[in-house]
Amino acid sequence: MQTKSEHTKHYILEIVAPIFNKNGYAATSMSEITNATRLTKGAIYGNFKNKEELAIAAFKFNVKSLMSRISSHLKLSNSPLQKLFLITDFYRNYYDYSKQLGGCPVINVGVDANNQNSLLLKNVRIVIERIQDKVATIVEEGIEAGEISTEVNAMQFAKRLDTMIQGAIFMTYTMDDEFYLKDTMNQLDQIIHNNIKA
Amino acid sequence: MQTKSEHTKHYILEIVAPIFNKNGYAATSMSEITNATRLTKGAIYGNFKNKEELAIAAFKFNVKSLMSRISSHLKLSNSPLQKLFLITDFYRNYYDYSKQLGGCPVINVGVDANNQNSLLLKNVRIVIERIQDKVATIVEEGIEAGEISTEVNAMQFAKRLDTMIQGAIFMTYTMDDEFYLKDTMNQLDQIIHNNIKA
DNA sequence: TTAAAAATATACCATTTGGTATATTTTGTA
DNA sequence: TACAAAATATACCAAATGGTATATTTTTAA
Repeated sequence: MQTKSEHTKHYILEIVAPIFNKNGYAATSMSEITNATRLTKGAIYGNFKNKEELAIAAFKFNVKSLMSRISSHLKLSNSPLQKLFLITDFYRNYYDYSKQLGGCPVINVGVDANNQNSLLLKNVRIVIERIQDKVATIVEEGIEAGEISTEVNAMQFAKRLDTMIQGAIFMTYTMDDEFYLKDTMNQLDQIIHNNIKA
Repeated sequence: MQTKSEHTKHYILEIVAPIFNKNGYAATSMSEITNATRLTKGAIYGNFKNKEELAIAAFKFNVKSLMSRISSHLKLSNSPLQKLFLITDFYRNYYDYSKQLGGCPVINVGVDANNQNSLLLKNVRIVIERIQDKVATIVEEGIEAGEISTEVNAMQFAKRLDTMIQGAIFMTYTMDDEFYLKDTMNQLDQIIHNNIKA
C-alpha cells in the first residue's frame, strides 16, 4: 500500500476516466482535469508523466471496471451455455451502466484513437482481443461439456457476437435509443438457441 | 453557378472533409486547414462562419458523396430483393472506399460529436434515419412485389441491418481487419436468403 | 477601361494549450 | 521531535488556439 501517491492516482483516475471517455483525447484539457479533481498541475504531473499517459491510464481504469463487472456477472452460472446468455443479459443493461464510465470505452477510444494516438489504439485492440478470447473459450468449454454444438467455430462466433454488440452500442448511444441494444440481445439469444446450442 | 465563392467552398470541403473525419472536431485546428488548403484565414472565414459550420459542411460533404455512391450502386438492379444484396455488396468494399472520406463519417462523427457537439450529432442522426428509411422502403417494395415475405417487419429489419453494418465497420477500422466487414456481409446475405426472401 | 463589389491575404488579438522549474507543504521514519 | 523525502502547490513558459479588423487583390458589370 503506497499510501498517498497510490491513493491520489486512484482518485485522479476515478474523476478523469469518464471525462476522457466522454470528450475524447484532444477535447480534454489538462485544465479541465485540474478543475475537476480540484488538484493542481503539480499533483497531476507528479503522478502521471504527461497527458497521453494519463489518458491511457484512464482507459485502462474504465476497462478494468468493465471487465470485472462482466466477470462477476458471468459467475452467476457455471454452465458455458448459460454464460453466453449471461453475456447478452449483461449488455441488455449496458447503456445505463456504461454511462457511469462516460460511455463505452472500447467504442469511444477505438474511434477517437484511430489516426490520432497509436498507443491508445493498441490498448483498445488488446482489450477487444481479450474479450473475444474470453468468449471463444466459453464456447470451447461448452463444446467439451456437450452443451454447444461441435459444428460451432468458437472464434468466429466470438467475433460475430462482438461485432453485433459493438454495433448495438454505437447505435444506442448515437440515437439515444435503447431499442438497438435490447433488440440485438434478443437476436443473439435466438442465435444461441437455434445455432449454437447442441 | 456562383462562380468564385462556390468553387472555393467546394475546394475547401474537398480537402477539409477527410481531415475532420480522420481527426475529429477538436483535434482539427484551423491552422491545419489553412495549411492543407494553402488558403488563408481570410478565405476560410470568408466562406464559412466558424469552425463548427465548417465541420458540419464537411460532414454533409462526405455523406453526400457516400449516399450518391450507394444510390448509384443500387441502380444496378430494379428488384427490391436484389437491391438488398447490392447493399451488402456495397459494404463488402466499404473499407477501401471509405478511406477516401477519411473513414466512415457516420461512426466517426457519431462518436466524436456525442457529448461534444449537439448540432453535429443531430446531423448524424438525420443521416442514420434517412439510411434506415431507405432500406425499409426497399423492403416494403419487395413485399409488394412478392419478392419478400409478408412476415418481415421492414423497419425492424432496416435497423438490424444497419446495426450489424455499423458494428462491422467499427471493428474493421479499429482492428484494421476486413474480416469483420466481409463476414458480416456474408451473414446478412444468409439472413436475406433464409428469413427475408418470400 | 474603370469603379464597385466580392474574395482573399495579412497582421493582429486575448485566451488557452501542455508542460516545467521551483517553492511549499505533507508524510513517514529515526 | 526532527528531518529527509515524497507529494503537492505556485508561478511561469513558449507555442498554438479560434477568431477578427483591415488591407489588398481579384472579379464582375457598366
